Amino acid sequence: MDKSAAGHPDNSFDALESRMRGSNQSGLRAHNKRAVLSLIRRNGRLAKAEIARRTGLSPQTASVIMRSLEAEELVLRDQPQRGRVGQPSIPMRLNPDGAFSLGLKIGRRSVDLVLMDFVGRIRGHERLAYPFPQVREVLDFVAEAEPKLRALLPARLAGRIMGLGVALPYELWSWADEIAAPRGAMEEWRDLDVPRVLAGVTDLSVNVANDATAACAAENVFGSGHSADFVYFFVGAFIGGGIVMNGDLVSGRLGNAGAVGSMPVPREEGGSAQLINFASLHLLEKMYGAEGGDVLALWRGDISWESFGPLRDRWLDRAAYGLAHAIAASCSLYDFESAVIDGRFPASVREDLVARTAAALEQINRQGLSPISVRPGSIGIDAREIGSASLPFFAHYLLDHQVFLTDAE
Amino acid sequence: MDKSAAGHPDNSFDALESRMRGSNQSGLRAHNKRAVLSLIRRNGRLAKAEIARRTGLSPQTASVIMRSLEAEELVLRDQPQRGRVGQPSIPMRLNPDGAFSLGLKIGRRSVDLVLMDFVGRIRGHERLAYPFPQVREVLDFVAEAEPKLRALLPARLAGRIMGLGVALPYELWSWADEIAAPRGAMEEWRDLDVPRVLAGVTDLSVNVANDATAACAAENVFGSGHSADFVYFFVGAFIGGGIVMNGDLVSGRLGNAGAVGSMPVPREEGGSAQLINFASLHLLEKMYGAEGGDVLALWRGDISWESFGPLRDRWLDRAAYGLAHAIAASCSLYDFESAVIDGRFPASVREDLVARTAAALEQINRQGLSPISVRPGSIGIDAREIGSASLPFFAHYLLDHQVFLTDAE
DNA sequence: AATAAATAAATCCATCTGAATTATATTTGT
DNA sequence: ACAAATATAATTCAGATGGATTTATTTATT
Repeated sequence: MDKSAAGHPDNSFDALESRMRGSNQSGLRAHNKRAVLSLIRRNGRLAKAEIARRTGLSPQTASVIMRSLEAEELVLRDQPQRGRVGQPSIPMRLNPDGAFSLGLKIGRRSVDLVLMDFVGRIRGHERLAYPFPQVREVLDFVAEAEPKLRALLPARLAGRIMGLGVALPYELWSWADEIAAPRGAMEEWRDLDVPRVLAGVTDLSVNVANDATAACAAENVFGSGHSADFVYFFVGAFIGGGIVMNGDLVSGRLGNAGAVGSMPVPREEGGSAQLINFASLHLLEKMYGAEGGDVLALWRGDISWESFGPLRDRWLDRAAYGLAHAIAASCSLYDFESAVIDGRFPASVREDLVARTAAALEQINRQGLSPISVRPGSIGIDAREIGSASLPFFAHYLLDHQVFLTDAE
Repeated sequence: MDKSAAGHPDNSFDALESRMRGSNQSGLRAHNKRAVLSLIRRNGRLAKAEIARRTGLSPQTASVIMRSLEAEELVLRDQPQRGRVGQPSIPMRLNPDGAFSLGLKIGRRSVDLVLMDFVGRIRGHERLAYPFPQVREVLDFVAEAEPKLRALLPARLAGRIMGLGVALPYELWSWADEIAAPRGAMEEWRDLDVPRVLAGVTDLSVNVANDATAACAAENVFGSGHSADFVYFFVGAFIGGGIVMNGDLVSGRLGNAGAVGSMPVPREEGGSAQLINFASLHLLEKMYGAEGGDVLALWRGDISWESFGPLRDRWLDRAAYGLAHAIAASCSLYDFESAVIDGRFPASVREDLVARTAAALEQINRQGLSPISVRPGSIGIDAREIGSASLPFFAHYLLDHQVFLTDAE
């Protein structure tokens, strides 16, 4: 039932008050289940007793919760661990087939739909490339690709697809010129209620996030770095980012957290420009085109990075300069432990960009700031697709400090 | 019992895992109590039935919780509200004498200790001015002032002082030169375990925060703006800030969130400088001194802002320019609803600075950012003291999404 | 008579505590 | 070297506890 239909004399509960909700036993159990699942995900495999110790729950409660998760086939029991005094522990791990999700990445040059299993493996991938995204085309693609991916699973498992996560650039329509889309062609995105429409097409619950925020989610769940507080940059056609605070992905009041592409960066010649003009493949494209290069080949991906020659260095230095400033600004707002850089480029370029950014950061006055380390992302080019598919898992199974409350229903 | 003494085979629970804790019924009740108290605080007075509706709890639960809060004397019943069909509702409000806290602000020119009641009124204030802070002097001041403030309360209420909140500039020692302290005189702060020492002096539980973060806390609890997502600036001798996301004060991994003074701001002539060089009273002091003004009179506060003449305008414009850039950078990281500016100056100056900052913000390219409004703070000069005193209330009574978990003990 | 607030009693649900069970490693005795 | 005794640890059962919900009742008002 919709809250607005409940007929309360005063249902103008604003954002501030909606947080101040109570909870009940079901909420408690749900929370504890999420805590257990998150813990297992991070550790790979854990025995009941170990879970009890780490969550602070009593062994009995841990036992009950684990048996219920086992009954739901979300976890599997592993080989008993012998070699130490006492009854051998039975480690439990996530069941890869326990739950599935779909991830949809709507990009400026292509749309991707992936099927992901409970341990983060991509089980299937469909893609459509285009010069610019059109609503009709994207919806048709989803309608066609979704059954194909669903068919990869036996009927018994297909029902376990928990939801559809969508990674969408913020205000997709507002950079129409930059990608040479016909004027007005992308306006239809502006008024589209993406979650509602996609829920209609797929009959799944839909979670939407900024595309770079989705990539950040992937780094947070599946990344190897294991930092609980980091700022994340994904260099794509444009550049976006995301933030993780205290282990939680922060998506923002309007879902526009980590809009780092718009961050003002000082220009050496005075004044400032947005980060997007320092670190983006769109910029590289422009620089390449200005030198007479074949821009289309760039998007097809049949240009090797080595062939850029000195342009590679110039772009990397400019990007590193911009990123370093954005990192310094980010740390001034929140004392992140690390800054993570990933993007649509080979690992070698990523490492190079990280090194140059770290060097550029040394040049910036950071008095009053806590130290920060610059790290490469561990997911790579597919981070946005993977991240989008992870969103339904957050919504259903993973711990996030916003979700303790009982549902409004 | 200390966790490290528990003798677990693996007690290296890192920051990420410490979040993944379970909870139990006591945690549930504690959470619901906090939700109820936070709701009453924000609304002034609420009847049990209204609380049930807004928290989502059953009327029975709301009733039980309210009676228990009443028994603890944390809330009082107000006049029954007649005039509508049905049994008149009995609004409940916070009992000003329900709980008290002490707030200690350690500044570069003075130290202040205040006694605050449960509705945020300052019941007593002690102060010591100095040229620069020394550990011994500050501790002696606290030891002397604390009993004085305690004596303001009847014995029955003095036991209700819940804790001591401390507002402390980040790395107090690291700007020794700027305030003309003898070299090395402030080094002793570096290794001081502030919470432990103050807990020893006062026999209270101690919560420490960055001074501007404390001011931000005051704006969040007692401010009239009622925004759930804002970035906050406090212009003092230096400049600091704080952030509130989804209604929660974010204090940062190391308590250094909102270190906006260190934010890089582009200079018109090229390159960048930290915000502290654009918007701080320290800068005003330097500018004033360079024109032959009496700097000491400035700190004593017997110079009126009107007497600065054109300097006032120059400083305000420079500060507004810097603040606008800091705001743009902040919004690029998180889509705040508003930016709040307060500081150690009269309300008229504050309004002027807000207006100029809003104007300066118009000059910055904000493509890709959600709109933000610039607002004056509603607390004023004492925000840091008030904020520090509010910290114990957060720790004990107010809702904060991090505290759902059972204590580790 | 209708409406709404407040609450008492009974019930439900999730966790906790304490005791019991099981399975292993280690020690001790022969 | 073998076997019994002991210590350790994981797991689970049963009962108690705490807290929220449901249902029904009382009270006060228009």
